[in-house]
Amino acid sequence: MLTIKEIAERANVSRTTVSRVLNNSGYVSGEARERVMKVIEETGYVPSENAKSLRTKKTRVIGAILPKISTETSSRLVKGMDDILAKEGYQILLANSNLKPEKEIEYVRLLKSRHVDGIILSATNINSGLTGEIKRLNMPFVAVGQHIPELASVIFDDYQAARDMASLFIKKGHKRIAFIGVDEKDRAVGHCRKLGYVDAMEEHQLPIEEGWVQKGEFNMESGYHCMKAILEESKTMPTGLLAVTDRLAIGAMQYLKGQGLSVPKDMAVAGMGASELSRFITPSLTTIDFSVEDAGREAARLLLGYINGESYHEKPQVVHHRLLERESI
Amino acid sequence: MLTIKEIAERANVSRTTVSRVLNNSGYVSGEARERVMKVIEETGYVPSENAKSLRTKKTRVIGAILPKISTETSSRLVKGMDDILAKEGYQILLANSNLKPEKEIEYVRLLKSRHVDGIILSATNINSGLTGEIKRLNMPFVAVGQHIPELASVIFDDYQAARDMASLFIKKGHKRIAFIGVDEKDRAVGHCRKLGYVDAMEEHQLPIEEGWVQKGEFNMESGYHCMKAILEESKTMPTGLLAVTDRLAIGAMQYLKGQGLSVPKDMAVAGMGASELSRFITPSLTTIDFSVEDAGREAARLLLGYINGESYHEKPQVVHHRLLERESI
DNA sequence: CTTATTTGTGGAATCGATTCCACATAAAAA
DNA sequence: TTTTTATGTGGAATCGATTCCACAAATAAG
Repeated sequence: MLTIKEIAERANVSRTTVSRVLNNSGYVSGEARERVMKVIEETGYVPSENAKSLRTKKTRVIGAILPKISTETSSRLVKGMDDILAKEGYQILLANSNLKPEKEIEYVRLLKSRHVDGIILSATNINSGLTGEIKRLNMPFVAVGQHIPELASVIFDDYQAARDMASLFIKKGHKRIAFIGVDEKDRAVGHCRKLGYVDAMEEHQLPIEEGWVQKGEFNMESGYHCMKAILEESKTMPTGLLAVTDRLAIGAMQYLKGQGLSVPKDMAVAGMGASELSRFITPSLTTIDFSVEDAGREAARLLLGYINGESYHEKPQVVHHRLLERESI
Repeated sequence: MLTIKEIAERANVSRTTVSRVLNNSGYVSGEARERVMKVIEETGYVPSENAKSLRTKKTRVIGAILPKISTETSSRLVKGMDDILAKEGYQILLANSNLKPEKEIEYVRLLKSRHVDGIILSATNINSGLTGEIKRLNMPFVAVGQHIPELASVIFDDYQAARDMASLFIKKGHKRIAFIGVDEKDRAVGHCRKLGYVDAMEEHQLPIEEGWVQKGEFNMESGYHCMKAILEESKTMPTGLLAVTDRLAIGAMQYLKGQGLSVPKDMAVAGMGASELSRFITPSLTTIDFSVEDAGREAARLLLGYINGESYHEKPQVVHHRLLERESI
């Protein structure tokens, strides 16, 4: 690999001058500049970002910690981030926590040791170990998807989204609405969305029967089994089902189909997340579009702001969502 | 940020000794080691990867150049890569070329300047500028999806896959089969898949009519319009359609549906790629599963091999595919 | 009891850039 | 003509690690 020293020698100037040309800073005569440029051109010299950042303390890399690497949400989020970051010359270093909280902490440390200029965390379960580690770092940081006190975050209005959806069921005349949620340790998806559902029901004085509410995981099989559980455990059959993710909803629809039940006639179904699938399955799934890409962009913008010395917004940024009413309800 | 120097001072040893403890190399007395460990523990010191790699010329980062960041293929590929790389302590630095060839070259340069230990390129159009640049780098490199002469690559058997699929149509009694391809500059998807189709037809002495073959782009709208063109331009109507991607096939199915034509009764349709959508649309789409994740894993394994000094395989690694026969055909 | 050898430690060079400072020289102001 | 000021250049320190080499002390071999 070519170094600045060799370029300097070939152009018959000092390393300092080459550096000045590279960063066009300080005084350089037109003549010297030209000589250096010519040599750089000829040799195809590219300065070592590594050496540079050792000195400048800036890497132009930002770390992205994702719970899963190959989900629609993750890839949309990264897409949004990259839209903004690439324009500013930043690159993204991936860290896949595979939903393991201990990995998240480990990666926060690793990213720090790699001197990333900032970190964006797509969060699921927030524990004090993680937040403590992040605060200790004292590094530009933005969380997406979960609100972390005292730290910047870009979040969705999970509560309102679930409430909106439950209200739609009710507006359509449904009174017995089942719910498939996830572990409430996931505050946004587990806790807030459930609360939105419960509050909407309460608002209209609709009781929630025990068997109607099930807890699943983030996949279709789980939706399938939860739907089964609902049908088996409910004393009075619900007429609608609100699932906190599209995949849960789709899994549930598969079980219903297997039982010879029709959607939405026998059971109206709604999901959340606006996955691409939701548009193309039959019947198409009514769902909530959370504009994850926007969230990625917003997170990137915030982070760049902090990197450039803007002050911290403690108040979480809420990105909008919209309800997509389709055939399943 | 804490440095090795401060750790050395606090532990009352030299930087050399701290380094020895960190990398457990050379001789260190149990006593000294313990003192250093204790200080590291107390301070939460993490060595700067940056400084380290300036000296060692290893970053434990590998660059991934992707044509699009948020497609199913890209995210599966990255997932596969990460499966292998994370285990070995490598991280992935993303570079999104957005399908622009000049960006690919730019990113190859940038990744080099960042001293990544290797590069994996998910290639679409291969031009000599790019391959030249890569060869000049002389850096561990693996291409995925396209065979690049003189360089390592992991590819799919695009030709055979298309041929298999066309043969399936023929076996099912279809004689007039239409084809939606893409620009042949994309050698794998554009050229090879088309050739597979053409050869299968030829093998069974089936003529291909002019209007049957259309060229689209990588999205559903394009599939929609190509299907329209096929119906409008064909003198004798085909009974089957082979599209080189699932999205093209799905777009085509939408047009057919709009025209009141039924799949597979009026027109049998097949795609390629085994997108998640293909499983869940109605009718479910017959397609080819290319095991992209495997390709990602294989590419990562190859790359790690080269990084560790294994010799270059010029012969491309072919990952297997399988035909998923479903309802659309 | 010398002479090798193993064990343990630190000084100093190195990686490839940036940047402070000193020092010329040329141009402008006094 | 002398004094400022602007312009141009390079030497050397620096960033935070690794690693070669020299050297001392302890242990083993002759």
